[in-house]
Order: sequence, then C-alpha cells, then structure tokens
Amino acid sequence: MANTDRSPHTPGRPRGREARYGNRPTMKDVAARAGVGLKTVSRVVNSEPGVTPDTERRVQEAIESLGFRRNDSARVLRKGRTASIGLVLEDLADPFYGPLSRAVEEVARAHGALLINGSSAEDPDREQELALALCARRVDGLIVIPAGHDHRYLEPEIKAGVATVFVDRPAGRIDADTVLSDSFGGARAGVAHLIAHGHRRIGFIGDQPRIHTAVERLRGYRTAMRDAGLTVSDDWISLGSTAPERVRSAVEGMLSGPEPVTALFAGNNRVTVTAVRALAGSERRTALVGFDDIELADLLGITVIAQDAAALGRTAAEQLFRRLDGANGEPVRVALETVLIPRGSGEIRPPGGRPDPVTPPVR
Amino acid sequence: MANTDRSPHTPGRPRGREARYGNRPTMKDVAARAGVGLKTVSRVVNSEPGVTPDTERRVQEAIESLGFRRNDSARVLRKGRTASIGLVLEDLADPFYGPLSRAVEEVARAHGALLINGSSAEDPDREQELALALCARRVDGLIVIPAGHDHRYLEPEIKAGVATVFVDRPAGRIDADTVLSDSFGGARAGVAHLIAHGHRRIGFIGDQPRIHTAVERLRGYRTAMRDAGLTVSDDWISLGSTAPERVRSAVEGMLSGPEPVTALFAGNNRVTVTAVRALAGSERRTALVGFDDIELADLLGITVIAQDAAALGRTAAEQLFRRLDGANGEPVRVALETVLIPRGSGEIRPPGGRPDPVTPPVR
DNA sequence: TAGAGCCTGGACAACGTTGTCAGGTGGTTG
DNA sequence: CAACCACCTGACAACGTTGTCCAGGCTCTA
Repeated sequence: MANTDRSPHTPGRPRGREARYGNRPTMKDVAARAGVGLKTVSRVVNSEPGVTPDTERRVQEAIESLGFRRNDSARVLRKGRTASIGLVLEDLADPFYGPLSRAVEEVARAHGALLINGSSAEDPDREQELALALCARRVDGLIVIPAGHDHRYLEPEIKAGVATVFVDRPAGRIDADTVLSDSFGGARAGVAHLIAHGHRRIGFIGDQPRIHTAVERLRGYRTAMRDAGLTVSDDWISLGSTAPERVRSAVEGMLSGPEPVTALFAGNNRVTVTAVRALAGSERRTALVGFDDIELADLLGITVIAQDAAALGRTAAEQLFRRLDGANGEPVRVALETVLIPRGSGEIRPPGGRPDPVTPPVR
Repeated sequence: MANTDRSPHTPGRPRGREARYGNRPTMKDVAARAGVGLKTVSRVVNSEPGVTPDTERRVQEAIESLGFRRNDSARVLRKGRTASIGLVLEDLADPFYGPLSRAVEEVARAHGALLINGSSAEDPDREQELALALCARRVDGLIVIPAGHDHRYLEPEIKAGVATVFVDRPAGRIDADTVLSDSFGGARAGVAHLIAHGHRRIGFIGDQPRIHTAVERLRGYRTAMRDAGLTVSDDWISLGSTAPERVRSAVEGMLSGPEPVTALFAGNNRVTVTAVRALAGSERRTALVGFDDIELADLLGITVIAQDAAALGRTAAEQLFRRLDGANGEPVRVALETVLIPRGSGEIRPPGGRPDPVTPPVR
C-alpha cells in the first residue's frame, strides 16, 4: 500500500499524457533522454551560453529523436510577451486590405512577431469581440481599422500595456495613435479635377455615412464644389451600402432625371468598380474619378485618387513597434498623402463643354 | 531577521507585478477583491454552474472594477487546446489569397477559433520557418499552401496531433489531406477553347516550373495541343518568374519571330494582367485565355478559367475541423472544378482564320 | 600543492489558469 | 431530532517553460 501519506487534497489520477497536445515530448522528456537537467535543455533550446559542446550535442540528439518542439504557450506565460500582434480589419478579401495586412506582417516579421488577423465585416460588435479576444491572447499590440465609433472598451487594455494603433479611420472617444489617408484632401483634389475639366453637375456616391472616410470624402467633395462657386443638389449625393445593386441604382438615378450629372466621383474602390460597370452600359460618356486605385484601372483608363494601402499598414506597424520598444509620449497622428492619377475617365469633358483654357491641377 | 527558514534555493526577489503584462489583474486579484476563492472566479468567468447569483454579482463587479481579462495563454497551457489555426500562404497581398484566407477565417470563426496567417513569399525556408513557428504556438491545425516540395519536416507535428491540410498545391513527400483546383483540366479546356476558335499556334506563359500548378497547367496545355494533333514549338512555352518584365518579354518574343503565335494562354492571374497590358500596346489582335479570374476582367473582355479561391479555403478549413473533431481515416484529396468564362479575348479568331464549323466546348 | 576563480549543470519556484476533491451550509426527510 | 442530501465554495496540484541561485568540478596561479 504505497502512498499512505498523500497530501490532503490529492487530485484525481493525472490524465495520461495522451490527452494533451496529442502526447508531445516536453523538455523534461528531452532531459531524461539526454541524461541532463531540465534547465540545460532550456539553455540549448534558447541558445544560451554555458553548455559544453558535448552536452549540447547530446541534447540536440534527444530533441531530434523525440521530435521535441518548445511549447510557446508556456514560454509566453512565463515571459509575459507573446511576440504576436493583432490586426482587426474589415475584410481580408477586399483588395485594399490584403496589401495593408501584408505590410503589417512584414514589419512584424522584422521584429520577430507573428500576426493574427480578424475581419470585423464592418460590424462594431464583431470588431470589439475580435479585439478583446486578441487581448485575451495577450497580443503585445493591436492595430485596428475601426468599424465602430466607441473604443472606450479598449481603455483597460491600453492601460494594461497593449500598444494600440488605429488605421484608415480614427478611434472613437479615446485618444490614440492614428494613421490615416488624407481622404478630405484627396476627394477635394479629385472633384476639383473634374471641375477643371468643365463639369458643373457632379455626383458623389459614397459608403455608409457612419464610416469616417465616407464622410471626409463627402466633405472634400462639398468643399471643392463650394470653392468653385457651385451649388450642390441633394440628388447628386448618395451615401449607403456598397452593394452593387445600391450603387448601380444610384448611378442610374443621377444620370436620368431633369438635371443629370455629367461626372461622378466614386467614394471607394467598391463603388468605383460598380460605377464603371454601370457606365459601361450607357451610350453617354460620363466622366469618373474614383477614390482608391484598382488593379487594371490603367487599362480601363480610370482616373483615380490613389492611396497607398501598404504604406498605411507599414506606418501603423512601425508606430506600434516604436511604442512596444518603449516610446511613450502623446498620441501620434499621421495623414498620408493621396495621389491623383489621370488615366482618361476623369478627363472626359461634359457634353457641349468647350476645351478648358487652363491646365488642370494635378497633384 | 525574518525569513530565517527559507528554502534552500530561494529565488531572487520576485519581479514586481509591473514587469508583466504591464500589471494586469489576475483571477487571484479578482478573488481577493470580491472576497471569494480563486476557483469561484474561474467558475464565473467560464460561466460554469454552481455559483449563487449573489456571489456571481460580486465577482462580476470585481472583474469590471479591476478591468480583468482572462489570460488565454495560461488557459491554453492548462487545457492543451489553443482554439487557433495557422494558415501559411504565399502572399496575402495577392488578390487570389485574400478571399481564400477570408474563407478560412469564416470557418474558423464558426468553430470559435482564431486565424494566424503568414506569407511565405514563395520561399520554402520561410514556409518551414513559419509553419514550425505556428506549431510552437501550438495551433490546433495548420493549412499550408506549399512553397517547397518536401514537407517531411511536418511529420513530427502531424504525429503529435496537429491537423494539417494542404491547399492549392499538393504536399511533398508526405501523405496528407489536400484540396486543389483542377489545374490540368482547366488549362486543357482553356487551350481547347482557343483551338476550337481556329488557333494552331498557341503560346503558354506560366509560373516557375518548381510550382506544381504551373507544371499541371502546362501539362493541360500540352495535352490539349496533342489531342488536337498540333505540334508544340519550344518557342511557344515560357515558364519563369511572374515579374512584369519577364512576362512582357516572353509575350513580345512569342509575337515576333518567324512563326508568331496567334493566341496566348496565361498561367495565372499575375501573368494574365501583364499579358493584357503587353497586348494592349500591340496593333495585332491576339487571343488570350487566362487562368484565374480577375476583378474587372469582365469589362476588359478577358476570357478566363476561373477557380474559386474562397471555395478552396472553405473546403480546406472544413476538412481541417473535421479532423479536429476526430475524423481519422485515409488522407482525403479533393479537386475543385474550374469554369471557363468566355468574355471575348478567348474568342478572337486568328488572322485569316475562317469561322469554325463547330460550337466551342464550354465547360 | 593549496587556494581562488571560472565554468557547467541542476534544483526549485513561479507565471495564471483549470480539474479534482473535500468541507461546509442549509433544507428536507424518516 | 438525527440523518441525509444537494448545493456551493475553496484548497491544491498541474500544465511546460524560464529566472535565480547553488554545488561541484575543473583550471590556473602563487
């Protein structure tokens, strides 16, 4: 009868090794096999000094024959850093976010960190759920493309040391590092470009008004129109979902009616694509400038306001790691320039319009 | 003189709380604050039964006032499952992989798991480094789009219980679940389509020959040509990098020379894009069919062999979770159908070619 | 040859959580 | 009134790793 003097609260029989990680060897197993102490294995695995070449060889052999791989979960628990960062974006399938995510990944890789992405699908609840799940995993930092407008839920996390950077849209109700494109300036320049080519009735089709960039771009549109002394009709403005049906009917609405527009400004890449399709079916040649560059837009001759998605991601990630490396100061706000790329569609003149005397301003 | 009876190996003074996770409260802190035991907090956090409403309320209050969030690293260590899966792909910025990744994410989400992606940049070493890093994080499963041809390095991991599925390209030297598109069949159908429209001299421009899909598509091309009784000249085939310069010069080479091709088959989306650009500058109308659909290809009238990237990702992820749910049996191999979408560029007839008597086969 | 110093290796606790078991309380039943 | 039961709560160990400290063997010097 062994084990008479068990401690008062003996746990049940320990679960067999087979229940965990499908029976993975641990450092203890490696140590036993190599005939050394546990800590020596740890030293070898982490390339720490103080191990004789001979011992190291024995340990390496044991590692290989057992197929050991360090359990980073345990390591994280002990060290307090996970070497991973989280990225919450809208939709990884959107060609705008792919390059952004990739740029973040490259910076993370340079800092030895892995990237966990999640798509919010433009749903604030899902954004919060994702961001908090990443915090529970103890990511070292968080890059968020906001879907919602209230990020106070992140305050405890930030206070607890999770570096946080917002990209593409500003944070709501908290003060934090932010990297944006100049939506306002870009849209203003694009609309001014159309005006310079003789257009007076210009339509604006944008994303939902709860999205910051949509509002900013609309503001750019209004400013350009006002600067040119043009009055804007409500019929020329349409904000809402970027679903193809919605955009298509908006385009058709603006082109019919008593006072049809002669040019369109598309608020983002989704809108541009659908607008181009809608216009392709029309016999009238309508001018178009779109926000965001699109692949093959060069061949289709679509004039765009290009923003650099990769630069957004890279800049945000660099700021994040600056914080992780100890930079603490006031929140930083960066706005990246946009570039107008004339390719033809934005240089179409209105019906009956005469050639313009001045060269259009191209930024 | 306190602490006379310290244990023999007294560790140094414990690091202050501030050094870890930036001073985060733990369940112990919550328990102290709520005046309950540690385990009771755990029960509340995990919604386990057996807690009085009153106790639960006290604990909840303590959680909120402290801003507590469960440390999933510790949880993982204890439970042995991370509820996360890894995806190793080539380049998240490629419009083919964005939707694939997103589809995987959606399936993971439905199973309560997070997704960690990494880009291999088509480098076998980097693929291995990434995959093993993910294994060290103890992801429950791994989806790999192989860059290399030898995946024996994953054997210990798979044996240890990491469910693994290969997508888009088969695994090398190991037997594992695989989800592919029918590259061979798709390419054969595309080339047959060109032949049916009267072409006899057809060029093939593909990716590097070490990539499985590139080879399969070339095989499809050769088979279609042979089936039609056509001899293929070496000058009509070009495999290599998808860098624009390389592809452009391949196109130019095939169109000049004594025996210029009258049609091109482009081996993937990157090649198609560059080929379209190159052909746009030529006055000759050259027929083109591309593998992979591209955004706006409809407007440009590009005939393609479309594969469904999202379906690839979804199918692979579903198979992965089937394994994680206990399915064990022989490795499964799935090949997804491709679809030929005629849009004009593939229906251009060769110079001097007469209308074809038979309807072209469209799959 | 003895003493000092260096190098290597190992024992132990701790990271924050969860599974197991035992103790306590209050109510019901025989 | 005693015995029992159901329910709630908490003590403890364990998950696999790393940081700290000590022990022992070795080399080098005086």
